[in-house]
Amino acid sequence: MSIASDLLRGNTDTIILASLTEHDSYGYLINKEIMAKTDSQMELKDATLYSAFRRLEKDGLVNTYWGDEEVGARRRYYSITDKGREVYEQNKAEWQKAKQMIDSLLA
Amino acid sequence: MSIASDLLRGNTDTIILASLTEHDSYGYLINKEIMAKTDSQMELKDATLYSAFRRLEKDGLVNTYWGDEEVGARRRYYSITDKGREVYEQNKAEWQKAKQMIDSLLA
DNA sequence: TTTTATACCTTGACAGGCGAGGTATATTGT
DNA sequence: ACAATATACCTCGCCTGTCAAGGTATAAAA
Repeated sequence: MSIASDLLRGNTDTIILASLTEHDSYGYLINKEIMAKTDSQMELKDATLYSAFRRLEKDGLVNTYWGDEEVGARRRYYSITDKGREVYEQNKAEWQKAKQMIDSLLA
Repeated sequence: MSIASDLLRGNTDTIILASLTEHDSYGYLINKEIMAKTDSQMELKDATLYSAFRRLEKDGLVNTYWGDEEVGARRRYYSITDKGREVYEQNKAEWQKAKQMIDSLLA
């Protein structure tokens, strides 16, 4: 990917949560949407994505269920929980703050 | 510190380089200046700072020399190299791009 | 004389990203 | 008919950056 992953780190969970506030989704789609929105300049690697899901699930920020596709590969869907929405808002706020501070330091 | 370190990650080297574009400096002072500029909301831990210095030195982005203090604790000064300035500018540009993309994903 | 501030340093644990590998189904190309 | 590509999931183990915890040494302040 063209953007250093260390610049993304700390935002991956938030980005996934952001996607889930729009609609329930599944790994493959979330990644496609991110690539579409960023002109393929940003991408979450499989392994990164799935380890994030484990984390989010463990922390109770998302729920998961299997889709009922009758054709094609099965999909594991995720939905955001109330706690997930809360954390999402907090993370966004923190990002705004961090962004400002970094900007002021790089000025 | 109040800002999650994962949000800082990927910017620490750039922040240090930014500091060094203003004037030669040393670890303790760089940290103090960062805290002053961010109202103590951001801080680089010793160990983080010094491991960053090692990295920057290894990559030829900074040079180092001992200060000639005759009183008080000795200081190891760092100065930014031409390559360091180059990388600094690149990093800043990358940060601008990453920032925009993350913002667009969290919108 | 003890604490605080200045100033440096190392070690080892930990967490997140991700390369490399794997499984399975459906479609498209030749 | 067969191969390749796209969809869709998963695990293991390495790598890197952060940082808690520990250490050294000097000077000023309480």
